[in-house]
Amino acid sequence: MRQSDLFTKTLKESPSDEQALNAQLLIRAGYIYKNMAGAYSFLPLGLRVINKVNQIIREEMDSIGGQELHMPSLQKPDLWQKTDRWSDNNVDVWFKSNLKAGGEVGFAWTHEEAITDLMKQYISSYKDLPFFPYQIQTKFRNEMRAKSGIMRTREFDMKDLYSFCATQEQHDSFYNSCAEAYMRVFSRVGIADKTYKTFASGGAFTQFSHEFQTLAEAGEDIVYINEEKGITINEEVLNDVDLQKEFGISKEDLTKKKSIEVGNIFSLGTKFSEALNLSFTDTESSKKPVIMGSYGIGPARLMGTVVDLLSDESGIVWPESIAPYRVHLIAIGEDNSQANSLYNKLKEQDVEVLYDDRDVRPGQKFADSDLIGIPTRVVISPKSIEAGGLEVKKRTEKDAKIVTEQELFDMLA
RNA sequence: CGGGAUGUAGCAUAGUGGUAGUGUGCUCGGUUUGGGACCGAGUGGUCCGGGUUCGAUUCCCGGCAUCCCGACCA
Repeated sequence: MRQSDLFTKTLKESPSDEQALNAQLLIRAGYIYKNMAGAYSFLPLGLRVINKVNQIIREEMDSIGGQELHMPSLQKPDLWQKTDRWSDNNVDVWFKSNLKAGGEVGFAWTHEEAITDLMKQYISSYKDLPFFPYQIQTKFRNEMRAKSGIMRTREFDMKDLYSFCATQEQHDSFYNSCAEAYMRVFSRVGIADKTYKTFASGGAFTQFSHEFQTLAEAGEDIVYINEEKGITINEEVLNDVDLQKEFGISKEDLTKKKSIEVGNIFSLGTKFSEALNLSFTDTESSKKPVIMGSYGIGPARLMGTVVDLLSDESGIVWPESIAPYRVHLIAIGEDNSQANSLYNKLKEQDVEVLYDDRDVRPGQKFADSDLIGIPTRVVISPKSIEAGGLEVKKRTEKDAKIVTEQELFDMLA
């Protein structure tokens, strides 16, 4: 993509109404636009990042047997009444509206009810199990207070996977493999070293669930960590006596940290299958409720976390895996012909390249390049040509080096 | 939802009961060309509604919006 054609514009200053670092940088660099509190647009650059995050999530979900589908946002009340989650007294994040044809609808803030109801038509035997459908789909949550940039919004995409199992063993096995798949996702987007599988409240379903918490000053959650024993506990269940007893630890053994919840996995037991009457026939011809779980990741929150964690004073620093482009080619000087030719060669090699062909001063190109944060910067200028080729610099490194065109292609191979 | 603050140009900001200023951006001309250049000329603005007043961007009331703290966040 030629930068002169790219729909984006960098800003020197952050909008005064954004305090969160993730939103400041993403807005300044032209990735996102705030339409209203808690609702952001993803511009071409931002969408490329989100699509890459989604693709990583898809690959890892598929690798553990997930199958992607897509459900509607519009929800019918009777389903949610059966699980006692329709009333605003029980669930305070609903957006609701009325049908012109008569009756109420809700905008889905999660999809347990919808997927469970759907599965009734497809699950009848133990032979149909296990099944692991997932989607990447819009959630609406009427938060009292949207905040922290793209980390807590009122409308956002979520990857939600639901597990349907015949036995507890089947469920436990999937639950664990999903936890491992989640860590692979966090590893691939570059935040694994700060992300911990954390004990958290199980809500009404089980004693505990697990959250994946990424240590960050910008976090809204508080966790207690013991690195040696590999134990991380959300503050909300810290005072659970059983938990401390089980691990033989006390509060003094743990370090308090702020963190961002980047994912969660939940054992649901048979709460939903019983309420909505989703059952199967086992090998002995007896009817049993399906054992369920739900597993969520918010791609935009993940993107914001990466920005928060990896950026520096000059701007965003994307890991290769989710950068909008791999190479930022910058042409300096009057004559762009060599840069044009390199740009075409990179495209022929299917290298994702953003080519700064604009007629602006070098300083502005460098500043924009740092702000946008593409991993590899390649400068072609009279100076670089005289030095023997192209100047290559990683966004994470201070110094550039001169390489030949062939060496560049070897690097990118 | 409780508390606090703020709404002035695309963005960031100053100021005033009487013609609204600066930086940046954008347009044009010129000089420049390796870290957001310089000179000149332009462009563009007081959140909405009501009140007080000869006159309101400023004061008052109401609304809306945004941010922050708290509560909330299966």
